[in-house]
Amino acid sequence: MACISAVLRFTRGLLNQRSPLQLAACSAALHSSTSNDEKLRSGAASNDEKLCSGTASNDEKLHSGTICNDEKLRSGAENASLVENLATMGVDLKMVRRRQPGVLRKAITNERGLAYFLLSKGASHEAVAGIISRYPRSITRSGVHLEERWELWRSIFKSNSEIVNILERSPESFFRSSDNDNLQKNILFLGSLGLNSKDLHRLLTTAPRTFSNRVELNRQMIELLQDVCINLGGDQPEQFVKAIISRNLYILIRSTKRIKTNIAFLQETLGLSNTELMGLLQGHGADILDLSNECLKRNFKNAEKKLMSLGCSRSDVKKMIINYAPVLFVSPDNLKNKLDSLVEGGVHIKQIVEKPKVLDFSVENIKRRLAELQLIDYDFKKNGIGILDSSRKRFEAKLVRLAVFPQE
DNA sequence: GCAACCGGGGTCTGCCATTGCG
DNA sequence: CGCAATGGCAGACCCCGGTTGC
Repeated sequence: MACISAVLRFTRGLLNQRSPLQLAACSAALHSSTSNDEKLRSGAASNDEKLCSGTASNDEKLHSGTICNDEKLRSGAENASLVENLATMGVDLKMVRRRQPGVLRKAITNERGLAYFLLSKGASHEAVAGIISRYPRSITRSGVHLEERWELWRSIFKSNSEIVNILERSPESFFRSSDNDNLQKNILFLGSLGLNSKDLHRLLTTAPRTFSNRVELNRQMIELLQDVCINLGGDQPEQFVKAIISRNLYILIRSTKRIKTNIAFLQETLGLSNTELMGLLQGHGADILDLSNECLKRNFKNAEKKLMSLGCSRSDVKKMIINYAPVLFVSPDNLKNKLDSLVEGGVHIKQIVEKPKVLDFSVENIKRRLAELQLIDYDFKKNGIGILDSSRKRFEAKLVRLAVFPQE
């Protein structure tokens, strides 16, 4: 318990955004804690009242009258009153049966408490039904557990609605683990890496699963990255790790195997020096570590083949990837479309190698721009292709100027 | 005033497999 | 055995604008 308070003190220090009321609710929740979870799981009917002490008035609705038919439950039948409850709430039972059928056989669940809890945080009835449909096990979490977990998330988020949004997006991220202790450890651990409150906020918003990982798993990834840095002759592993995480917020939900293999692949295939690889990883290269090993390989082979068929040398390929690693993100079809459109539109392949950022734009956008420029006989040879990778606003402004003052 | 350079922002779950527990 | 917890996987960009330098 001391540990939870420590986390809250720590993160609150970063945010200082808590009302006295919420603090009271929090500490109330924190002081009862996990012992009730045990009781919830052990199925002791007499403990129902303690199930959601956070929302006491609702406790009676917690499924009274369903615990009697133990016989049926043991034989693998669904809990009829639970099913009825869920149906009333608009939960998609078909989905529940497909995803976590075991939940429907449980004698004691907390669907009413969960619904009440989420509604009180600003979720709609539809959202609640959606959340339960997509992650049925959520109804096995006790009120105390929910309060505690919410409070931990609130130590990073400024408002309930931010959390509700994420739950609607990804119920699993919030509910998959019942280990609040591990969640606190993660918050402390990630904070100890020198990530500030803004970084943590971005991380939990973007890749909430990170916080459901066992803290040991996160630690492994951090250690892997630090090792990579040191092996490449870097002397600031902490900086390196922060740079990569801030570049790629998904890194901690990847497997170390994937990251390790991809880094090795890049180094071997491109023949990069240590310095080059360090630069790549801390820059745009951080993102491409996300790709599955096979996908990275396939995209690389494809890009290499395609570029060489257009007259590029191997060193052109390397140069392009160092300058703009996300080219490896582009699927074979998409890359072919983009390159062909550009070349057919009058752009020389060498110009693309020099300014690969044009590949950043969608095929549609590229085609549209090429067509518009063709109308005014824009000469890429003379003027370069910078115009293609400007923002929409700038592009349009430039077009207007060209219409008024056509090139000689 | 213009464009090149450069970095940043948004976005990413839902499913399956494995493990270990009761 | 059944279930909870948790690891891991597939899928594969687009756009904007501040700063800098001329």
